[in-house]
Amino acid sequence: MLLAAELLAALGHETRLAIFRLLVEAGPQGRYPNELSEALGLPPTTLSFHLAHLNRVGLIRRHKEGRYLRYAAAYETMDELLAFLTQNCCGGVACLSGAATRPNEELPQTTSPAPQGA
Amino acid sequence: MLLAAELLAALGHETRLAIFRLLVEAGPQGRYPNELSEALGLPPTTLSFHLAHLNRVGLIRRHKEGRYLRYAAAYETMDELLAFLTQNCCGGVACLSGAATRPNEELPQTTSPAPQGA
DNA sequence: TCAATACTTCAACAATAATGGAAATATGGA
DNA sequence: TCCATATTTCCATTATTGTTGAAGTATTGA
Repeated sequence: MLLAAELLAALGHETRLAIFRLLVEAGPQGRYPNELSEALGLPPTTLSFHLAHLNRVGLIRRHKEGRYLRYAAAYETMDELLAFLTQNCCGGVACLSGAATRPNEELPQTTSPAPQGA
Repeated sequence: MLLAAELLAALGHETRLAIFRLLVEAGPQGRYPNELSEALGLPPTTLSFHLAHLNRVGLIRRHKEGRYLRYAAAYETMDELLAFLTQNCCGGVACLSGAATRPNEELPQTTSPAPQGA
């Protein structure tokens, strides 16, 4: 099951977002932790913590390769997240490009005058 | 300036995501806090805290309307976020629908053998 | 002007997440 | 087998977030 908030929270951290982007750019073969560690100037423990987090929620995957490890982006998960954001969050209201200029055509336009006391 | 991680973090919370979705569904005219409070079963202080957060990062907007307030989704911000996620995160690697079935055609395929010591 | 309402800000506390050093684990080469 | 290397897990500490009652602010209607 996809827990959107969990994925969003995982990406909602400067460092993890940077890690994820590096992995996405790296393609399906991914990258080695020491490369990431160097690229981002992070101590290995901190990096490991964030890699574990991204891995746990399914945004990246870990491959053991003899003595080394490799992490790669899990594109399908990102797909699902984007699909969720467009369909469940914006579907029916179109917050995709153009939404701002094409305001609610199919909306009820309830124009309710005021709240009715809780 | 768009701080993607900030927006993602804002949406990366069950309650805030729920609030945001309600506002997106509500259309440009938005909703009154008491409606949201009731719909989500949240005490007004908690709701207010999360509304303030979403408002601060620019995902929703607040309109004062005489005695009442109204919050509405800021579609353009969501647009920008989705654009960022597709372009800067997945652009060039296509993690949009179909990515999983259409693996890296244009990728370097470096197949580097191992990391060179940090 | 006073009271009621709608909501916020304040403040205190609880819970959760992030950081990074030290120790543990695993692998491969000498 | 022993050592070096890569990376993790453990653990303590710090920092950040979330929750909610109480008090404050603004607006309208009586």
